[in-house]
Amino acid sequence: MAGDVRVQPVARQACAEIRYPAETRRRARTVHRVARRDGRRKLPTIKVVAAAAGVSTSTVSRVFSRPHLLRESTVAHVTEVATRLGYVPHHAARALSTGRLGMIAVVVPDIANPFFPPVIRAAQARASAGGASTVLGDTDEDPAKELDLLVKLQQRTDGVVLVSSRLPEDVVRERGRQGPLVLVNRDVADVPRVLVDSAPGMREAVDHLAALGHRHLAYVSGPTTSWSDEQRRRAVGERAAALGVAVSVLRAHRPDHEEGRAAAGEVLDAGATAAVAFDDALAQGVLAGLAERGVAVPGEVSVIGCDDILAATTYPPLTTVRGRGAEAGRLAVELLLELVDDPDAGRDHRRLLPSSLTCRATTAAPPSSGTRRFDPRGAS
Amino acid sequence: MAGDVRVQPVARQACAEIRYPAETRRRARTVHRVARRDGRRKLPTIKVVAAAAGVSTSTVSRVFSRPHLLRESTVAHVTEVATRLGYVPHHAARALSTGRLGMIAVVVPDIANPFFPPVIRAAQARASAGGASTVLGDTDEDPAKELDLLVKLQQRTDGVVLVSSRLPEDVVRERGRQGPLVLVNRDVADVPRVLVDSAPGMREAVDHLAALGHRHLAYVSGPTTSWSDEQRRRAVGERAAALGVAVSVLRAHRPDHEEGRAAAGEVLDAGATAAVAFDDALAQGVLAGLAERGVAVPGEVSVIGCDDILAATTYPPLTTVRGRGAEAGRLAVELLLELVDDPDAGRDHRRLLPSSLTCRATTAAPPSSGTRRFDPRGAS
DNA sequence: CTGAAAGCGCTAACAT
DNA sequence: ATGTTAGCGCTTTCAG
Repeated sequence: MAGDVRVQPVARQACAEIRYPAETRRRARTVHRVARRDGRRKLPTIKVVAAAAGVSTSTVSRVFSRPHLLRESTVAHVTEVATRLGYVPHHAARALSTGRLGMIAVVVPDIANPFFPPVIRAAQARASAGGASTVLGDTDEDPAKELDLLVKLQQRTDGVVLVSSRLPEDVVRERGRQGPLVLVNRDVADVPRVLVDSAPGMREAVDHLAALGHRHLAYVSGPTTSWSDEQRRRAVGERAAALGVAVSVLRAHRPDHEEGRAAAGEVLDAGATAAVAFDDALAQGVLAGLAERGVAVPGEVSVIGCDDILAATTYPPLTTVRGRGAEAGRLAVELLLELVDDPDAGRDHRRLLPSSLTCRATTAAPPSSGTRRFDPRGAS
Repeated sequence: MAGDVRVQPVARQACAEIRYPAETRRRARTVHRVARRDGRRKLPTIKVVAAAAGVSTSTVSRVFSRPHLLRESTVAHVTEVATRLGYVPHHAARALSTGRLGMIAVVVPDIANPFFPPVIRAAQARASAGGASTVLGDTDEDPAKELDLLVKLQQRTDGVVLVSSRLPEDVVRERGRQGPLVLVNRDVADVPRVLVDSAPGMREAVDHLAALGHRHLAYVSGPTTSWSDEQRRRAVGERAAALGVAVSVLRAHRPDHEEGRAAAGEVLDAGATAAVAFDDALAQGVLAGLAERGVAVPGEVSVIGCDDILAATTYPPLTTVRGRGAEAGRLAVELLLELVDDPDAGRDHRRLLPSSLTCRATTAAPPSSGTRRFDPRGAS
């Protein structure tokens, strides 16, 4: 099986110590190293609460973890005392005895990409409702960094939600075996995943364009390693073929404004009257590139984005495929929490969230042929 | 059992327990509660490494925390054995004995606001270099949520970086007393802080506009509770006054596209020939609002943003004040790490990062007076 | 330079 | 329903 991919550069990474700056200097002044621990205001422990409340430590413990096992009056009393003393459970201690860290991780390729904040936020909210906190990892679109981070986070958290992974399939699967892992927008068998299914929306987009009268459109691609890109490209291609509409597929690397801007020229060169972009950032770039060249949108060329992430912030407002990223984030965490609780559950869970087209102002009928495109230089 | 989405609304957030979904059900099937702990592949502990290497546990411990106290050969040997066994230090255990969690928090008002991702990312990178991981908090621009989060995170981490806090000054100060806290873009005495100083850039902006011939400009404000807004507004006001240029201050609440769009009309109504916005999102909104009204930028009205966060993604490319958010994030974490190590250090550290103007394509001389502006209503 | 042993604060059997 | 008692895995005096 692909199983033995065994990514083992974990070695030195393993001892990423808690080495704060001054700690190094400290080696010099050897003597009197009073435990720095007292620097922090010492919080009361379960023990002092127990004493103050006249009960045993286990009772206090139960008050905070399984109150339903106790008489109501006891709970009330202990809670009161605890509050008065300012007691708060110590997480590390709890983690050590339960084996549960109370923390999950969410890993994304690029936090600055506006598709991710909503999923992160929703994930966070759901995790917090489940009593877990969330650490965020940013891989900077770099697979090597992604793997490092993933390995590290799998050790330090109860589980991770991996969004839009750029890692090879077998590596992802292997990670899934190492600990609770839920994928978002990546479809790998045997790893639970939630996918925003852009295909329906993309098909609607093509239908919409065809209905408007477009006969030739361009698809502006995203990262090759992206599952979403493949899915979207295929949906556009298939539907267009079925409708007898021509498609030029344009390459683009990072899904950002810059690349989209560059792609605008190619859209024009290809002779397309409409562009469907992998995502909104790219679409926005295309819009800008078109504007630069004096091409009117949607008068001369129509543009459609995907994810509905900044649709309302372009001019004209972008027609786009709505992505439901937040929902995906929430669902992923929900699934992960179940998985943490029971590692054998949902191994092959696969949840699809269908998308749909949202029409705004960047699509219209193509210009009647002959005068179909404005040439900035011939304009005198 | 795959499909069904069961949202378990976790009643009282009161004692934020690690209560994962299934845990509640478990109460039913009382018997055979094998410790779920074995669900996770059990990692080797310091003890087994010690045994395998023929040394004591303390030696292994030292190898991973203060190798300089050991003979090199010992270190090498133990490291080798540890690696072979796949040993990784258990963080919770370490935290419990050292009192150090190895984790800091970064709290921002809105992760979807493009100003923050760079600061978060930089903070994360710096923290990770210092051996700490980072949890991210999003307050959703809500002071109450902010305080909750802050309190909670101060308990669970070694310290927090609080970015663009919307909390009252005394509350912030009090939090600063409760534990290591570093502010970004908020100036509260007695709490260490790093501020991106937008004043220089704002002054340059006014100079630039005045030099171009503008005599009346509008300042589109951000959140009232924002230190940055106050600072920017004042800088614009003072410089303009000194130059004899009129300023209309426009209110805006959330610094987002929508509000900016709405503000465009006000800019026009005020009779200004240039708008300086609190931030780029707002400026971009103004751009869109102007475009909607058929007003040419920069031909009829000039626009300047702040933070340089999406400057390259507008059309025309936005002239803006460069913010240095990433640097601020990095510095803040650096400071925090020092603070964690020595709580008495830098109590009143205050670091200013001067900004500067970046000219792009949204500024130009105002139209010659008389025909200076298009009036949407008077146009018939 | 290395080892032995005493916890860090909390939970979880097992007894009541 | 509550108390007792061992640890969870690691760090850290204190002795050699």
